[in-house]
Amino acid sequence: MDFSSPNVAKPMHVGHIRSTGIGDALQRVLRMLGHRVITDNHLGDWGTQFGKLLVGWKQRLNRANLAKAPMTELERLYREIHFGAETSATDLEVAAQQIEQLRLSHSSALLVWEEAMQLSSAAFTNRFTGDALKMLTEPAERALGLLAGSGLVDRERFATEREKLLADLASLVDFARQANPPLLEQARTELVKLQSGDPENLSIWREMTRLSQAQFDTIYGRLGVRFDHTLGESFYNPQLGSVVESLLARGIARESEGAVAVFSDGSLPPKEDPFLVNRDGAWVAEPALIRKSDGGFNYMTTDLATIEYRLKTWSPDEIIYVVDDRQAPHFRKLFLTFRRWQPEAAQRVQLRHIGFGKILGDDGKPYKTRSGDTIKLADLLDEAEERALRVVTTKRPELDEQTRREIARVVGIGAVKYQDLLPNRQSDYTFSWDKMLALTGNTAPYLQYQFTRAYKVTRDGGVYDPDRFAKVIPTESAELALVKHLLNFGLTLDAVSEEARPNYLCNYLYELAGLFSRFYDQCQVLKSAEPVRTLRLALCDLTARVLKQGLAVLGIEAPEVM
RNA sequence: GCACCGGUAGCUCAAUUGGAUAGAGCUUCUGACUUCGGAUCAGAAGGUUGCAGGUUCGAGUCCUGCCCGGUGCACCA
Repeated sequence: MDFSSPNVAKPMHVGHIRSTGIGDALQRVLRMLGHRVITDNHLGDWGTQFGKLLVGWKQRLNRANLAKAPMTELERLYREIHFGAETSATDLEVAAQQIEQLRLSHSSALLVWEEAMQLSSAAFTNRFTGDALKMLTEPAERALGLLAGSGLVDRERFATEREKLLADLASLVDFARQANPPLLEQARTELVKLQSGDPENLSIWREMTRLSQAQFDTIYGRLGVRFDHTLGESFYNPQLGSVVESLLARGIARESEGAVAVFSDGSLPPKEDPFLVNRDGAWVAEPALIRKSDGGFNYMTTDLATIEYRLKTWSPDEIIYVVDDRQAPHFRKLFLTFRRWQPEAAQRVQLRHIGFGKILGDDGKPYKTRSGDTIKLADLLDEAEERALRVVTTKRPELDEQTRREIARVVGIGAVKYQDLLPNRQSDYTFSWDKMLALTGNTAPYLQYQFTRAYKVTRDGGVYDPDRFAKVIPTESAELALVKHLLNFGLTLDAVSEEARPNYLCNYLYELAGLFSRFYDQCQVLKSAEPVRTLRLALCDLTARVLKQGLAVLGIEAPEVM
């Protein structure tokens, strides 16, 4: 199973919970059903981005920031060089002029506000696009955030913020304008040096990887996710040349416009052929590139080498990729190419892409902060625990702080994971703190609470005799409904594994919790006479165990006390 | 333009893959507590499953054509 796969030198963000959570839940279900599972975190630790990162590291690195928040600093370096490299010379001139005008203009707190708004206005949108625009608007948005957060309009402070912001922007734009050779060229050079084994670049790359791994360890620790292997893209680097040679030798790939590419073999009708795309009524080639015209390799090549390695090393019956739905065309090409390349090996393995949709904010657009930043996973988990702590404190003020914090950790992390697993994975879903932490409805806290109730009864009720339990026939409708549902646990797990849909299990558990709650409400357990007492105690025990185990295979803990 | 994924109650989502009267939560209204921990339970209200055809004993689910939304369409992953 291949899932999570974050990029080195970037903070893990909210999007990673999908691949990580769904992948981890599926591998746990498969293991529980008796499959032998190998998990492999295919880190993005070797790609074009390192060219820009190396330029940034060598020329713009702030050691103090790196020590404080390494991922933030690495991200900043990448964004700065990316901005400088991808913005045209004329646009850089325009940016420099506009910044200079802003510096000369009179500033009041109100004007700072207006100027900040202008920075993100349509005027800029027309001139700059994508990351380049963000590069300029983010500091402005941050200034805005400070203004809003201060409560008062502190004129002094914002004049200072403004100066600093404009100075930073001007310095960056100047740096980009004066770069010689241009930044894009520098980045390419650094990348080629890295890929050909330059000792200095390799050592910087190792340092960036090391810093990233520390971040990954922390986050995976909090999420309770472990991998059997972490073989990143760099691991396959030595094989890439021979992969391309082999594909060329077998006539599967050929040279095209200086690159090496795999084209359609015509075995599929055009509509189903991922190597063809229709442009204005004509089917034209949409090849898979395995070597760029500059000699570099891309992720298709790495992915082919990865399949080959996995088959050789582990002989799996199946390789499952839990990756964003947008990459579906890539995986179709990858699987088809591999089948043509190594037909005998391909017959012994099923290759599956398990896709999923996006996480949206309540504005219906991809979930971001108010200022448009991507949300860092670490921050998200912090906030989940804080919010859960507030709820726990309201409900259980008598518990000591350490206990409340531990409950909040389990509830908060569980809520985030559960919300992500609950919707059909293919559709997008809307992120909502209020909904995921709600105490009623289909949420982790509700399931966890029902577990604590069932568990409490078994603790108070003591051991029961399974033989006696087996001889009592349930009579109450609430008992019968609960018994019948308990029996479906195994069928549900089968359905989850067959369709790779953890939400089936979520719905099963929610139904179980509801049926238990009805039963608990309508049927006295401990005060009932035997043999009914044993029957009901056993039902509580079974419910608690299924809830706990069900949550566990979703990667969610069940606290004994809430 | 072409392909893929969606469109289900006012809102957010289910529907174990072709089975019986399409289910939950939120919201609104009405009930149940000297409780086995009420972070609970019961009831009411809310639907032409985007539209139009078709296949079938039976369609939210499969087929065809439209409409709307999202995504993707060689040298980023």
